[in-house]
Amino acid sequence: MPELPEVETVRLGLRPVMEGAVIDKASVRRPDLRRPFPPRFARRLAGRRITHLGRRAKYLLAELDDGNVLVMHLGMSGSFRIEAEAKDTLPATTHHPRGKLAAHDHVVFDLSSGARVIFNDPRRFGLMDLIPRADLARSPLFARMGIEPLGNEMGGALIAGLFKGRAAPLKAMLLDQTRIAGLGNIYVCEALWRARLSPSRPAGSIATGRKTAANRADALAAAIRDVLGEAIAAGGSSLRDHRQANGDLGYFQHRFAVYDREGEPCPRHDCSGIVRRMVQSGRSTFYCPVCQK
DNA sequence: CGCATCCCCTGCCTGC
DNA sequence: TGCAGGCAGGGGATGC
Repeated sequence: MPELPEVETVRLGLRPVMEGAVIDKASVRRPDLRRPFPPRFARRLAGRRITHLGRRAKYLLAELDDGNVLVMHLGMSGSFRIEAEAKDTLPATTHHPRGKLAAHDHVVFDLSSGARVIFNDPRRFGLMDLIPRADLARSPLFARMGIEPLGNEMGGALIAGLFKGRAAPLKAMLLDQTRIAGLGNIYVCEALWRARLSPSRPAGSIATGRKTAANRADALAAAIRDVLGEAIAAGGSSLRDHRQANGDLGYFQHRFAVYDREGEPCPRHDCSGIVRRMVQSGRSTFYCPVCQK
């Protein structure tokens, strides 16, 4: 499912029921997701208060009152749903019947707020871990992670520096989480279209030349920032299974310019191109061969 | 080191 | 209707 906007949407939805709540009980229904749960995972969560629910790139970070951080990644197909207790005042807007667990419900948190939060992940590419807050930045998951694309340091100069001298296609560089962290296949395609840049162009080529180079890097930085911001405002993109935590669908998918639109006309007003699909690094790239150079 | 390929897993859609 | 094949929003391991 999720790239940064979907993870942020999930965070905003979970925050009201998770922040400040105590995990009365946690349970895991299988030994692993992409990798095993850490030792005594469920027991170590029981009784802990969640002091803050944050995000880094595509990771959700639930800070606990014992100094640990519950790290959660949704992988390709992970999702959370919230079920309110009958006594609770939360609206019954979830799309799944209250009370019974479904296939692929792997983790259940029963919270003092009265809510039950359930993690479902059919493909099991997600992961959960428990890491001391003081070690988080140095831990393997985060040590080499790139910059936040919505952070203050993001800009044309920074992208130009990150990509300078690189021969790999721009698309591949943008998916590389050790440079910019949080973009995935959809938003890379959309950002490249907005910046009028070809996915095949050598990444370093946006940082060479004279004034046009700065323009390209600036345009790309702005496109990334804009598309992510707009997608978050729209509640993310719902292709198959992404929903906001209240069960509502995101709706940014209606505003895709190129993603999954092979054969359709390029939506740019002054362009007569037809959206094409190609495969790069084993993944589909959608682009307009006419206006993306 | 940089880059490409393959793999993990399940579900859904297409075409035969 | 069934079945095979391809594809999917992520990321890590491997090999050249």
